[in-house]
Amino acid sequence: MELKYRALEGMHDVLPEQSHLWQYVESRWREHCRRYGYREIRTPILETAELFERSVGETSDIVSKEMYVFQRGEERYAMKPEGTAPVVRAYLEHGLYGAGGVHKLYYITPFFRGERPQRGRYRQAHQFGAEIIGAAHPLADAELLAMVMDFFLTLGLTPDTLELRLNTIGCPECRPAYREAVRNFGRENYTQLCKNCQARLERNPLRILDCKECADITHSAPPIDPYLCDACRTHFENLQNLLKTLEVTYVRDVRLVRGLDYYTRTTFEVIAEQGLGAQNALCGGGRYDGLVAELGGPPTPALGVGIGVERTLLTLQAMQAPLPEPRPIDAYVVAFGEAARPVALKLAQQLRAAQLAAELDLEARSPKAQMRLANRTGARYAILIGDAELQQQTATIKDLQTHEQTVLSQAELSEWIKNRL
RNA sequence: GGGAUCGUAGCUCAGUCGGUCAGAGCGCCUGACUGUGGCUCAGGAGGUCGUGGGUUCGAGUCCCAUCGGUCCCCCCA
Repeated sequence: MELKYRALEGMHDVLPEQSHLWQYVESRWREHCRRYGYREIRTPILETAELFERSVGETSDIVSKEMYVFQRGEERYAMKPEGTAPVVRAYLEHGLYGAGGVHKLYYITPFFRGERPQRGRYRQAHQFGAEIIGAAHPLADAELLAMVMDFFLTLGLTPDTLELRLNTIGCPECRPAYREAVRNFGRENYTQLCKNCQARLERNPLRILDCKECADITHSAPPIDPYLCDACRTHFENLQNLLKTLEVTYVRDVRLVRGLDYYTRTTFEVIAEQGLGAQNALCGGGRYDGLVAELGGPPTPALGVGIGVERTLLTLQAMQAPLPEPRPIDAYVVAFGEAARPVALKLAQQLRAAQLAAELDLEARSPKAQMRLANRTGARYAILIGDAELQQQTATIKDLQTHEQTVLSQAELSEWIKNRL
């Protein structure tokens, strides 16, 4: 069959055979966030393009070449390419800062980036996000990191298959000096850098640190540590001590710079050892102490994380982590003969009203075909309605595992089944 | 943006040097069992071999183009 329409490149349907797994990880994420004191926030898919240009950064790959932007009238819109900026926008728009204190917000959202798709990377992907707004202390960083690792472990991933990579990239006070140092380093080795990095040197020199192509050269680039201001150094040391206390293991990755401009101080990623192919970052995040002010709010420290839903699922499957089976229905109502069909439908409704999952044939098929369907749905019981049952207002219940049959009145059907499930 | 690779029934695939090559398994439908599933057996439906050109007496098989999938670089979730 020739397909006239198909899903766009990099966009995928989630079919029933997979959707129960999505529901599973989503519900685990919600429960996990609840335990850590987060509340859900939902923001629109579309925002003004400027929001992301201001926050993620004009020179970032995301904004400069991956964002879906379109114009309608005077306004330029963007489909959200990440989750943090909209949350901060909403935080400001609704004056949440006025309520004081720390706001912990979580979300589940699609996001859009016009990249060439590959394993674990799609044009529409989904993200579990968590943001802590209003907390400057490294306690917040430590809790966030512990929460993220805790999430992966409770899903059944093991510590030896995950790697938490941690870095600090300083703040507006100390980073400029470091940026200059990296830029100078780049200039000294200019001819050995790839074209991309030669261009980055002027716009965003830190990005040369996470270029794989230039890894051999940038390996000997100056580390940030001597450049950190006292506050940043203390913050980072404090965080590392807290992680030790919590027994959260991590590796320092001095090259972890990240591609979004709003990050300050703490940056991190969690890498999966297997299952993802080349795109092996399960999640990424960090602190963005300047973002709230950048978007027009009061100076407010904040931090957050984005976890790739597709990547999480791919990893769980690759690692053979325990995953739930789809829930079968409880009963399949089978009608023998035309006269029984309306009664079968009515009985199915009766079962559903009793919170049971019931199905019946909607094509008026033969008894044999109905039994086949009953078997295929995985129903525990088949409810058989024929002439005899019609006469006596009864139903024959067949246990499809044991083949046992029981006859009882239609009125007590639901109770009987509920008592046995 | 650059590159690799693949494209035969709903699904997974076989098709050897171009000449019954339009196939298998699974799935689906029907029947054996006219009020009873899973197992077995017997039938059946379903494909212009991604599309368009070309070479040839003849192409799923060779060549070119094109469209689509997957994966990789880049970058990121």
